Amino acid sequence: MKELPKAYEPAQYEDEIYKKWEDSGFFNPDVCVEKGVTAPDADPFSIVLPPPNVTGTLHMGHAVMLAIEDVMVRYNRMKGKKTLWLPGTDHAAIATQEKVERILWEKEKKTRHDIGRGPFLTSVEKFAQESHDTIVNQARKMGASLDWSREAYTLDEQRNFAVRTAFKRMYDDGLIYRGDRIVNWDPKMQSTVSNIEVDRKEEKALFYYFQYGPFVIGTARPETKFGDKYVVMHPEDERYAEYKHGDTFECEWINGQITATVLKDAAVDPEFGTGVMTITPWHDITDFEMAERHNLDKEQVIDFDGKLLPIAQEFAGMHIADARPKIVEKLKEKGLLVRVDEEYVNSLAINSRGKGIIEPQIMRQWWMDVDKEFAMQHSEIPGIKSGDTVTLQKLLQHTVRDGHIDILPERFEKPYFNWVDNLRDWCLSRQLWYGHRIPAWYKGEEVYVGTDAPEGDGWTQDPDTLDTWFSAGLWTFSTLGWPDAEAADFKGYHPTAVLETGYDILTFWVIRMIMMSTYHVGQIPFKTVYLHGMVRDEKGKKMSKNLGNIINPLDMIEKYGTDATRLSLMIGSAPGNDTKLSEEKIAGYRNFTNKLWNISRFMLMNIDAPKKDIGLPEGKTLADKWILWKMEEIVTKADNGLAAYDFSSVGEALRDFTWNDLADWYLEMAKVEESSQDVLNYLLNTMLKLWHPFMPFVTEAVWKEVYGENEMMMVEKFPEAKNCAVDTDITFVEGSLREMITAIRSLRADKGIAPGKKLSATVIAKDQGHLESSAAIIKQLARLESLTITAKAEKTDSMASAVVGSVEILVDFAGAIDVDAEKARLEKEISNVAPYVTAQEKKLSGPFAQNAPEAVVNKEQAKLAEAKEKLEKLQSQLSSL
RNA sequence: GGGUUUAUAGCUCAGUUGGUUAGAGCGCUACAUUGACAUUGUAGAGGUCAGAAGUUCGAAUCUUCUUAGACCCACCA
Repeated sequence: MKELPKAYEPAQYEDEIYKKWEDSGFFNPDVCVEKGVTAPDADPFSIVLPPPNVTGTLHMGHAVMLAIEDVMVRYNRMKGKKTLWLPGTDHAAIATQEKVERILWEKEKKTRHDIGRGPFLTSVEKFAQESHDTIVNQARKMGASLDWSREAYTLDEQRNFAVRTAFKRMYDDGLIYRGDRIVNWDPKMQSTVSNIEVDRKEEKALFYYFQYGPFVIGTARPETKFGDKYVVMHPEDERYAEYKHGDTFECEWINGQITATVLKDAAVDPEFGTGVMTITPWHDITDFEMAERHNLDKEQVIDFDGKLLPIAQEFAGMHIADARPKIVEKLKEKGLLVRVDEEYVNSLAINSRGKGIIEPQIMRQWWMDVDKEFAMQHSEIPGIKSGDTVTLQKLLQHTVRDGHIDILPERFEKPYFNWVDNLRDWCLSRQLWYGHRIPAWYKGEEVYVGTDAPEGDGWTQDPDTLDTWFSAGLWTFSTLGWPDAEAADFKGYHPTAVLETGYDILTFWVIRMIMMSTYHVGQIPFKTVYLHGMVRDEKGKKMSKNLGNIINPLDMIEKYGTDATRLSLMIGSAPGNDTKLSEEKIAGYRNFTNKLWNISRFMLMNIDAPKKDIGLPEGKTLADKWILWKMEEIVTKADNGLAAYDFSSVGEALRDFTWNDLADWYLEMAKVEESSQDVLNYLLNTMLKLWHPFMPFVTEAVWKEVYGENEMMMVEKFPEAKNCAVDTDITFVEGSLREMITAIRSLRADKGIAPGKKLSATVIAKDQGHLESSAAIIKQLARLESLTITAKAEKTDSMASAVVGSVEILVDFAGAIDVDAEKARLEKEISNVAPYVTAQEKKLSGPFAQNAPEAVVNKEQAKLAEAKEKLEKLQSQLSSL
């Protein structure tokens, strides 16, 4: 007999247990095969960890991700699959560099240019390393069963080789090109950013109307207008029918007379402003595209620091923010300002990192072409053969549209297609220092792209780096040995089973992985995409430093334990939906963790020699038969639910089973019936195994306490449901027995009788067999001194009564009953049942009986019969008073 | 401007293809307590399922509209 400590103290077990797991090597599937816990020919189950950025510390978003993925992984490992969960971190080029630049400025008032590329990179790397160490250890605190022997970094040497290889291949296929196009330029960070990294902020702005020759044009940005010499309107706009495409006119503008040309283009919205606009191709995306169509001159007006160029003449060198009012003033003096709209709402483009205001510029950058046709070198994608001509966009559309990837929840297919169907070329190059250097070299006009520097003198490498999502896009296979397509890991674990991540990075990352994987390795990188929601505070607000409402997962782990923290993030949240988290919720699951511990503790006090491998025993007593059936039911539910990624409802069902059925009912009954030790032993083992994926620490702690320090719950087999037929014994416990006990307890509470006081009761029933065999249980749980089971009995004045199903219960409260109170209680009960009986009779005599399916009608009929019987009994009890 | 999503007990959420007298946890009320557990047990109160109309024998569930919130996408100068 083994006795556990009275309360579970997570802090005393967790770190030690994690170390034991890690030392065992079982996080590594190869070791599992080697040591015989996994069959060599078992199916693989692999997941890559969405690599956390090396910019900070673990937050609740990471915690949710780690909790959910660890459940998937532990479940599949216990199911005997060759399970790999591959860890790594992301260099997050722009985010990391921005953070270090900010620290540098705050501490030393220096910019990266002040200290130079080399020393700056050294300090970024130092920061990244420290941040990496922190976050990786925090992942361990979460209990994540990651195979650390395979840990990768998006910017390490192996990944860099994968990036260079991928870049060159796509360049050779014409999918990566260098071109002068309009980009989002952040003058603050001095880099381009992709469309997806631009946030929009609504802002009230002044909207000016200026006289431009015979037209009135509207603009919110007069400072861009210096070079404008084209005026454009919709071809079908009647108001301007007299002006023909190609007409020219002289007009007075900011810095004197200019010659302007009339253009007609359908991109102009006649409803907006005056329906006439001038074109500024260098600083506006719409204008740029129009200029391309009409082959117009393009001229830069604003430099890369946001200052006006010499074309602005007297305003040259001024920052645009300062110049704007002065330009308006000048136009006003010239009499060209027609009016100002002060209610205009402008959507300001802002860099999501660093918050610089985006200034469109035309620059020579590296791009990925999503419309370019190419021949698939190698394809294992259903519906696409090697050699087929496709585009990157088509690959993205095909994989999801033809059902080769399931997105959970399904509704996220809409934003997926919304993004994919409107895909634009992807600007790959960044003027950042931290990141993968673009593998391109220049000599004069010559360009060389390769995995390594070209032979010969005079070549200089492109100073720019790649968008961080380029290397992230290769993640599912660059972590498995690619570009070596023969690598054992790649062959054994790609494609992965499921990609679990937050819905907020569906477009950033998931799409890029599908694109890169289908192109480079001809495989769909995962079968399922599971998207979790954001964790918000208890009021539904985003957690942020400014609001001071951050719940730090590590604080919660320290206070309530990892298992409780994990449960609070998984139960009560649906995939794709945001969840509200409060400390009380976590505390609630801490209580449950302790409950589980104490259930184990109690069971162990009643098992002489616990057996680790114990099969399904035969239940002899009523309670045993019932709980074994109940247990098989929950095993089935858990197994199916986990396979279907239904973590919340599995967790909830397990908790209800454990706390209500097992602890509150079964164990109380077992105290009376003295259940067999084998049954207790089986229940204990099975309960721990079912909970292990959710609560790895407490289950492992109990397991080791019981079976020895060298035993590993983690690699035990997940329970498999046996068929357990229902018989009348089981239905009796499930229904009547528990209801009767509750009814007696309820009567007692209602009468204000102390729970300790023993009473006598009489039960009137037709079928007395089950009652006889459970008399001891009823007496103990309902605290009765004597129980009479009979077919007929008379009610006396000292008795209160209740009806459960077809059973009548009379409880003798010795001493006289307050007849009025008893009447009131019975009347209340009758007023509950009577209207139901009436409604039910009406329903069954109406069209319902003709139209509803027979099974449904029968069911309703049975319910009516039961209610009627109950009503009659209640009425006779009432009249006997 | 398009699209998604949420609305069920004071709070957080379940509620499978329409068929229960609508559930759970927390909180609340009353009572209990040296026998696994106060990080506990027992009993209870609490809901016109946001509103309106419709489909149906039958609607929390399906349809339409309305209201309120959250989010995503979009080049309107």
